[in-house]
Amino acid sequence: MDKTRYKEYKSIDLGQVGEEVLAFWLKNRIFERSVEEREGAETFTFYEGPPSANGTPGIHHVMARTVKDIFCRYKTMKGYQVKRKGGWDTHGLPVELQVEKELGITKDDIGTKISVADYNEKCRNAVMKYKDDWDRFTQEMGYWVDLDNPYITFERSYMESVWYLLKSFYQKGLLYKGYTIQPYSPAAGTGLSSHELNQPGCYRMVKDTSIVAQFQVERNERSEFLYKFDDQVPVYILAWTTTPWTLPANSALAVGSKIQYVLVRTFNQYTHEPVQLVLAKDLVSRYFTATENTIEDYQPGDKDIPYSLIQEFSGKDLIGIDYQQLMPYVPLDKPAFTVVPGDFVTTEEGTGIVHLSKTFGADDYRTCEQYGIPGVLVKDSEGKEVPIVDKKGRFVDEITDFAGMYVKNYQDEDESDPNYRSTDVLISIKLKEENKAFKVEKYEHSYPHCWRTDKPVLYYPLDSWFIKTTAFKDRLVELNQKINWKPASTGTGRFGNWLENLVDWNLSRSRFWGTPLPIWKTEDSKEERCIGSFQELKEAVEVSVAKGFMDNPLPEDFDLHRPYVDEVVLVSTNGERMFREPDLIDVWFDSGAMPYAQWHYPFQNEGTFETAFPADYIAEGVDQTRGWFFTLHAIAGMLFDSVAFKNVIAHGLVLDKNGNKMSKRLGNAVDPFDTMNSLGADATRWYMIGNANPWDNLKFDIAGVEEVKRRFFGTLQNTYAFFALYANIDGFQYQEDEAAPEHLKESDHWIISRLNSLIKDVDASFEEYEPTRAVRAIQDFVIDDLSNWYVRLNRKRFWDPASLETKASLDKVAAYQTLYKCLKVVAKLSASVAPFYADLLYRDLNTVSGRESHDSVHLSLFPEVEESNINLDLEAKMRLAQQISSLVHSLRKKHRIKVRQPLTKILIPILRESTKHQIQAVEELIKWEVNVKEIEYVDDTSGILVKKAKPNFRKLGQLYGPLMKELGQKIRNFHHDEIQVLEQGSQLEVHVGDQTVYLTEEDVEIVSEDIPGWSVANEGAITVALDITITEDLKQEGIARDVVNRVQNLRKEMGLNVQDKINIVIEKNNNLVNRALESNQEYICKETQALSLEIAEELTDGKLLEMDDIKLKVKIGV
RNA sequence: GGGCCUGUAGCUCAGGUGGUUAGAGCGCUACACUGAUAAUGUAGAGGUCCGUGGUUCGAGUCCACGCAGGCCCA
Repeated sequence: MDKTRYKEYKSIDLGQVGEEVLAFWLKNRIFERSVEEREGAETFTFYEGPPSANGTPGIHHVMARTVKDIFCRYKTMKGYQVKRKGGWDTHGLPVELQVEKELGITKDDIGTKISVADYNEKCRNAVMKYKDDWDRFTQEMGYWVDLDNPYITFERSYMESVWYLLKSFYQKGLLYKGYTIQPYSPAAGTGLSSHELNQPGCYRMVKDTSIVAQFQVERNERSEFLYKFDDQVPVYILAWTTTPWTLPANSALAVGSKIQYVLVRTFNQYTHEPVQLVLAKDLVSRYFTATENTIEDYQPGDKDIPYSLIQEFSGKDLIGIDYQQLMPYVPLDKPAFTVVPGDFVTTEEGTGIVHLSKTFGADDYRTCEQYGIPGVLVKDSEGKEVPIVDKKGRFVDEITDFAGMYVKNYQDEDESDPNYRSTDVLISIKLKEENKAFKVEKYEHSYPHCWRTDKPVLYYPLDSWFIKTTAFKDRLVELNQKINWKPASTGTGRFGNWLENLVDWNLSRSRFWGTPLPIWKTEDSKEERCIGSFQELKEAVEVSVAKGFMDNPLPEDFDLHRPYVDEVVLVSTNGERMFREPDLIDVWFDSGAMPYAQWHYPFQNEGTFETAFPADYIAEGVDQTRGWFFTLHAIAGMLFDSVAFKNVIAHGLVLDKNGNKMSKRLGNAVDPFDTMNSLGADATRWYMIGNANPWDNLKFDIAGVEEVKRRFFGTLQNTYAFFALYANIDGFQYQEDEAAPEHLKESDHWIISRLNSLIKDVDASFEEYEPTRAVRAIQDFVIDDLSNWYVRLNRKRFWDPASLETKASLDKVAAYQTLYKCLKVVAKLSASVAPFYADLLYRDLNTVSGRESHDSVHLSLFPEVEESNINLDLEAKMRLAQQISSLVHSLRKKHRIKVRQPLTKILIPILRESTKHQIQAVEELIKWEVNVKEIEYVDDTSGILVKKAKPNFRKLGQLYGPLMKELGQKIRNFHHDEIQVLEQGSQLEVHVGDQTVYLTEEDVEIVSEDIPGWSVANEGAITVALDITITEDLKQEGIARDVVNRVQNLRKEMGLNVQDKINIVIEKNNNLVNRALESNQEYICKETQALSLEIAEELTDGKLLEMDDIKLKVKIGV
């Protein structure tokens, strides 16, 4: 490789660049070195949220991992040591279902058709099925993470740490056995998963007895308002249910806080007693019909029952009201029998008030838990608390009137028998008699049935282990406030609200492939033991072996999974057998345990763990809010009283270009490998970050990636190619001294200033976890400032024939150095987002100059801002130059005068001397850019300036609010004299309405938008006029420029080199053209590298060139 | 049903603290430029700033209620 020449490319294929740079990284261990070389530096800790390798990577993973990668790379360049351990999430239901599908079995077959051991072995293999794809994906997309030493959640060391954590919870009394409400089939005696419940045919239309029950309100301060109009008639709250058998288990009523309710005075249709009833306003018409009959006239037995609305109130007013227990078989402590809010309450059905039985409904349970309301439970023969319906579906003895009766027809009784009475009906009859039923009727609805027995399913409390997160709710909320969430709303809203409404974490899963719950119990449940390490288990087993409960001690390679762990029987303190609780734990506990378990803490690497906790940064999809984000937070907060992460980006989804969810089934999923191969990982990454903020959903459009590739990478590469072409010709290697500031042109100072502003901006954006802002800033700089302005304006300096050794070349050196610096800095700033191309660019530059000793941009340091180089005044000047040029271009356009045609002058009205100085500083640039010979400044003394005043709304509005409309109009109408008063610094008195207002110069903006008789254009405060007269001389010059242009084209056609010399012969033409050629001979020769320009009488073998209406015969000799 | 996010040009997106001509890129149309050339520039057309109310002298921006889409939870 030639280290003295900048590498030149014919064209650049970003996909190929990726491959080559990746090979370079691997060969030179760049990733490893980027960590090793920072040994001893301050650490920046990143936690990898483990993916599951049982599916192939999708394009959304590019998004997720780019967001992670950017900040790790950025922090490395800022000098931190950033270790990042990879990881794999391996346990859980998706793997199990996948295996079951592959084997064509169901959960019931496990343990019969296939042994648990074999089944788990299948899962272990299935979960790493696509590991190779993932590893390849990780490399190709340029995601740097340690793939050689990943943590794997099914490994024993990992599981051992998980057990340690579980035991810590247990010891603090935070791990307890309770119950959750799950679908349960009494006929089959087993719980059903939601998966099983979704089998076709499970939900079936059935006719059940439904009842609207009357719950009598306790009269007290809270409920007094209900008795305001009639304190003689008792008030009842109406609640509807399709499962009357749950009424003895009622412990609360739920209302919608925002729903409107009414109090109705009427009579009970069964007992004819006067009642006052509470129900949702919208549902009154469902239960009452208008009648002639009045409350006063009503006689018991009347068919038409009168009613009248007494008052209206919102659900909020009902909250906290107490009522009498409807069926008082089992007494309960307060706050039972209270009205609570429920977000599931609607006015679609029933009464707008929902009866809650904590033991027989999931919503019910959740809501009661939230408000600390107990469930209706009784003690069984062993003193254990059980619900009032046993596992066979029968009422327990405590429900005296119905003891032993099945709540549903589980005995195949003949329902068509006229004497058949279901339990629901019997309950209804009893309530009618007691004036507790407002309405009883048959109701047809869809109800789930057991797919094995065809019998109705009950929602029933089943044993479950919980972590008592509610005990730490306040602390978790508090800790959350220390976390920097991007976007903030996810932290305060989605996550914060969820913490506020926290319920205990249900840990139990009744599956096979997962971390087993390390709790052993005696058969009578009197004693239990939680195991926290392999060693502890091993020692316990030794006792067991001694006792004769087990045959052999545990082998050193003992697998903690089922079924092996289930075979372990321990010994209780009084010598009884202890068996493991059969549950597995929630896989989310696995992943939430990764800060500790990835290091096998506390059994190993204690020091490593301590320096790497908590994480400085994590990033995952917003769908992880209640998943990983929560489990990390809960474990860290409850066991370590710390946050688990300090900064977090919760990014959005990647949708297809039409905003639909991508799915392999619908065929709109984008293959990440295809995209990266054809357009490059860099362009893909850049597009994903630049197009929208990561936390907004991304509508992925491949056309967008193409645009990024062409516009950003194409432009950047072009700029480099331009640099390399001329630097090689001149032998520029950046070995000479730094050009002295006085040898830098204004535009050099400008681009260096812009460059430093950019560094500052990009650094701050990354620091604040705003990658999109950083990417857009870099992009704008490269395209607008560097390529379209700096390079375009300075091209001439690079092809100046002066050689670098001469004194005349100082300007050229300045230009090369400036452009080099810009490219190098851009490479560094872009490196975290476009790691491949940026590294190539950096090395292409640095290999020749050798100015930095790093082998890769990723080993180098982030550029430092040099504040002294930022010259905001200069940046403002250049903006003026750009603005003025753009205005002149548009004027030329309007008059159809092309830029090649020189013009005499432009006029710029000047209201302030300072503006004039600013423009003068960039005058040369403007003249060059728009091809005019002179800029004339027009000020007051010229007498042709027309000034206008515009109100400064921001300032005046605050002072004269209501007068603004009129005042604004007056200011706009100011004449020259009035403006002059202001300009001289005097106050101007203005009468608005009946008020007098005193204005000063600062209250208005004075502009000049017009010069009478000239063609003008304006933008903001800048106005430009163009002199469009084309003199004979100008015309000739224009022709000369045209000729140069055509000759250059010919040179190119002939394949001549930039330095090749030529001789030009042109056939005699009309007088104008001849004179143009004669008087501009020198200019034409210089521009075209011509040694001579001859005008011949006749040219037989020349080429015919057309320039507008001129036809020219030209011959070029070499 | 609840929480959160999003809604600005045909498309993708910018638009601190309210301030009077609402911007960029792509696409489209036209023109120009052409030792960076499979590049580039300029101009033009294109807007009910999702809707309705409100606050205000003034609302894309603030408030309320809706509508549509998305995510999570029920």
